[in-house]
Amino acid sequence: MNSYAQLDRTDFAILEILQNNALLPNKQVAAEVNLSPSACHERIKRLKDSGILKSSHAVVDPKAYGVGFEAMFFIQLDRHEALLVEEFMQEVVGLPEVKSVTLISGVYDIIAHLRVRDIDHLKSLAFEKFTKRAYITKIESSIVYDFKESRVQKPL
Amino acid sequence: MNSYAQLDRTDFAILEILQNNALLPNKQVAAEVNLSPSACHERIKRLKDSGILKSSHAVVDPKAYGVGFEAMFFIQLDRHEALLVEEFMQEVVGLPEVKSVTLISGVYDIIAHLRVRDIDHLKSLAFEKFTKRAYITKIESSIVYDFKESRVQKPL
DNA sequence: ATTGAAAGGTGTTGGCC
DNA sequence: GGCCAACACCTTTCAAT
Repeated sequence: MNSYAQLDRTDFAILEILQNNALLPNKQVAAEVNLSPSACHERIKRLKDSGILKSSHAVVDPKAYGVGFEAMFFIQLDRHEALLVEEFMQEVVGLPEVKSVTLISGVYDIIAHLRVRDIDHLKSLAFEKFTKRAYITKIESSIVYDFKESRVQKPL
Repeated sequence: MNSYAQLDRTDFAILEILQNNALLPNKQVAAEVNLSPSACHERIKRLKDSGILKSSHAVVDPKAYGVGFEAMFFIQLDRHEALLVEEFMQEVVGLPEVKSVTLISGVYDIIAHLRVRDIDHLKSLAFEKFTKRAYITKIESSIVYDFKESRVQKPL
């Protein structure tokens, strides 16, 4: 199943194309990697079946949802129980304002990347939905001025 | 063009479906929102033309690229010239190891989310590709233990 | 594993409601 | 705006190599 080592250049080329544009017709993908449509289709199917190609998602302009700006919470916990942390992260990532949650080593334990309407919204998020939890010691907030994301992975 | 206010429930339903699965056939999307395939097709076209529906991307398992773990760099700059910062971010997000770069307010100026093979890889990234720059004062590194991302936006 | 063709399904357009 | 129907295109499968 997970034969990552056996990927050749054509596989990586296909992966790169689909990361850039998941909607590109198989026929065109095949043309770009110099393969017949059916051979390309076979490869894509294998990549999906082996779990390497996980899923495809459309990207929507946050403004359509009334997002005014993005922010980050740097959160410190007073306990590091695995179960508690896992539960907290799952709950938080389910909030409509949360774009991502990251559990890290260091001074801060968790970074939450947020999308909010305005400052009042950010304030109520911090004080009503986050700080209320007993095991959260401290939250520092930062405004996100710019965020650039690479949706295409390249060989390291 | 950018008539965000005019989106109705059906539009939001379509957006949610496509954020969850960009590859769902138009026919099935139409069925889920109780529309004929052509009417649904029209709406999706409008959403694309107005820039609300931006693009679609396949997600690939990082392990396929030999990624061992993820890390974060918290970077402090000694100057905050707009041009310098913009240039740095663009350059950095082009590196194969960089998943995202965030420019924020606060103690740290930039957070870089990284994917690396191993510790040696992380070390060489820090000391050879990042610290070498004159305007970078300090880098703190954190290991990412867990990262949860919401790829579907919901109404705030 | 790739090819080429055949069959079935889907996207897309235009006319009508 | 939405629906229906027709056409064109694409996906998907299979035998053969």
